[in-house]
Amino acid sequence: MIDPKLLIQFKAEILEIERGNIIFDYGSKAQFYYQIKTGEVKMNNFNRDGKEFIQGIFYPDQSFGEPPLFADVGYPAGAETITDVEIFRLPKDDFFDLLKKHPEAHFKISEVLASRLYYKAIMASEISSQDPEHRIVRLLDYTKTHIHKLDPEDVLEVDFTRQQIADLTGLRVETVIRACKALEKKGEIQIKKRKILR
Amino acid sequence: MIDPKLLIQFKAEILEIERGNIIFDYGSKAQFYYQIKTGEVKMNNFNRDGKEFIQGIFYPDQSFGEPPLFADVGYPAGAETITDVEIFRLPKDDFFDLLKKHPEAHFKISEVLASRLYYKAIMASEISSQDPEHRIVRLLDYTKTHIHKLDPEDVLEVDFTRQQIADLTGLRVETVIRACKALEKKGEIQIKKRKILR
DNA sequence: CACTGTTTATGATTTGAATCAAGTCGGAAT
DNA sequence: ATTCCGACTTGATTCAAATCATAAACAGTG
Repeated sequence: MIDPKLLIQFKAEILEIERGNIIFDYGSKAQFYYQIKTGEVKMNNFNRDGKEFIQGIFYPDQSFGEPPLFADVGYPAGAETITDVEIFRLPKDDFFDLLKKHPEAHFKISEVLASRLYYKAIMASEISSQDPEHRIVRLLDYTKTHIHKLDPEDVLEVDFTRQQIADLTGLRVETVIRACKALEKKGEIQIKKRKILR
Repeated sequence: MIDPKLLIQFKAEILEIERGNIIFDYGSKAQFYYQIKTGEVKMNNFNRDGKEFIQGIFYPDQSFGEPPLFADVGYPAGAETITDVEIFRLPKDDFFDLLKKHPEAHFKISEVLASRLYYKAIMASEISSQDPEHRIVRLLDYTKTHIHKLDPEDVLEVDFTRQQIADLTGLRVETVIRACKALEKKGEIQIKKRKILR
């Protein structure tokens, strides 16, 4: 997260986009740095038979879609708003200008990339080789500690739908539902009024 | 990749390690920046029943295990040498010192993190939702263009074993072997003397 | 060359998540 | 209150990859 004042100082504009719109497409070239002011955004892929895979869900103050600004590649996934949003958008050149003049912002960005990589590494290993229940628990635990910054003794009220959990873990809704039931029985999670608590 | 001269100037030492040794363990705290001089290193996880998942294989001039230096997390995977290696090792503080005094090196590191994230994003989406053949092709194509920097018309001689392909894609050896046979039949790859060409 | 260990190969069987089909539930809108 | 729609649920069935078992091909070594 880069200080909004700094963003504005470097000529960032604020976009207002309604729920369900595309911000950029899979494969396209990165031209802007994006940071969320309000609302939520997801980055996703669709495979040939239309199944969605969610790379990540992003919340206020988080940036997204930075990697292709640094590496010479197209976006590995598209970005779509999941609520109405306000987003800071800073052209690539101005962004690099900012990083050069404010090294501490660059270190902050490195931290963001690093922790994203950490999440991806965990999920890759889980998705590839663990059973559904374990995948889900890992996703929830990651969300709890790294997104919501809660302590282990706190209780997280998961705000993902079953479908989103499925798309984040590469499972199917029915499997997620059945796995969650099993996890509840084992006492790993609680389900109150269909809401998952962990 | 950071210029070795610069590394040495900032007091990096060179480690010589034999094949099959551990460089750091899963979950441990990052204290050094590592960059390969000669040899190969892999980062991997093991799940409860001993199945290995390879997060990545790293070659000369590549660095590895940087994310936990930036984000406050333990290593998401362990690192192990797969050949005899010589490795530059720079203490964390000196590494940050270097980045501060040489912003261009910092941009280079950002590029590395970014392209690694790109690879992870691709593989995550593949692993979660595509068939074995597709996963393998994607892995080979990524390796071809991004690791070996070959053009599409060039032919890559894959130097992974079937087992390594399995561990990188989250499949099992037998499945990889059968999928490769099928891919050969379809003309997607060639197999000459058990070596895969793509 | 014979011996050893690793990698590749192939067939038979099992298994668990995906798929298919048909619901229910709950909240928002009319 | 009734309709409507998205989210959640449950059971039966299928199917592809994992598993198990076994062996051939090859690379390296004394």
